[in-house]
Amino acid sequence: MTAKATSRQPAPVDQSYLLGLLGYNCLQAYLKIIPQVKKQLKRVQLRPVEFTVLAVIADNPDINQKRLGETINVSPPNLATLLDRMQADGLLTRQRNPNDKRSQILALTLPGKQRYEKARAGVADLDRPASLSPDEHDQLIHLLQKVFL
Amino acid sequence: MTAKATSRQPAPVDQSYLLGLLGYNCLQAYLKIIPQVKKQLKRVQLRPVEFTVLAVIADNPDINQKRLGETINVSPPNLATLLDRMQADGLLTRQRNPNDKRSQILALTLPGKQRYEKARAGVADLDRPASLSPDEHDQLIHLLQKVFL
DNA sequence: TATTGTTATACTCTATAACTATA
DNA sequence: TATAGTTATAGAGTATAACAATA
Repeated sequence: MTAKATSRQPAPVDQSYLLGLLGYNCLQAYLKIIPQVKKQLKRVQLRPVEFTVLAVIADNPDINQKRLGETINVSPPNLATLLDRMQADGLLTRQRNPNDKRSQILALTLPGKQRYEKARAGVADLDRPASLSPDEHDQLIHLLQKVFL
Repeated sequence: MTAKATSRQPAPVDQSYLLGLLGYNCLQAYLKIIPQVKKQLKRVQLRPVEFTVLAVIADNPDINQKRLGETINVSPPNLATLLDRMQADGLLTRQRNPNDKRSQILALTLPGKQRYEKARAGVADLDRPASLSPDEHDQLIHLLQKVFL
């Protein structure tokens, strides 16, 4: 269901070397999946990284910026400006930890929670490629997590 | 071998929802792998996308820009400037196809081939996480390719 | 002194529109 | 009219250094 329908397919591109590299495969799979996710999230005015932030705060009330940033791989400077924007957008609050006034405690506002729930509904089962059986999907995720967890 | 050695681990961050999303897993695995690859490639003055370009041209002599860009997921405008740079760097040549003067035929120069071989040596078996057995590594790549091929 | 977070800034990467030349 | 590639440009993402406040 790709180039098959066109008149005459040229010799396929030889990617044999690259296809043996795990990093290349991870990136290409990600690039295949992400456009649809982006499109759905755009409907609720969220970018992927913002959705990720909402998800982590939703499941980890009162998490601080350091742990959030480490978890989702966003550096402190970039996280600061990202959270500035999301806070201005009314999605979350930041308050200093009384026990350690250096750290900021993050929490979702009601609109933040609502936007997150709406986003989740749109994303649900969206990144399940039809080419994978449920078992393969689970197995793939399991193996990926052995890489980065 | 992560936070285990530190004095006292805080409750781990709950990522249960995100960890069920295939796209998130692909990205995090990629982010885990890519820094070492980047570091190795930097030694031969290449960025990942440049290494990818060299690899595709090396295995597909006389490929044109359209097919290269489709294969590695780089848009025509971005590919044009990327190839400008690589050509100026002496890594490859572009010549118009006599049979269709719109398209550019790409080829590696000798320095391009040499740089590519050097890069390959540095990258070899670099993106094989110790946490995966050889079988798991192969299985993971197989499943990823079911997603994007 | 070390840690948390911020500001400023530069650099890279990606996306879009308008264009040239060839077909 | 359609296609291959280019140019220009804007936007998003990422990286680095210097800083303030707190511990």
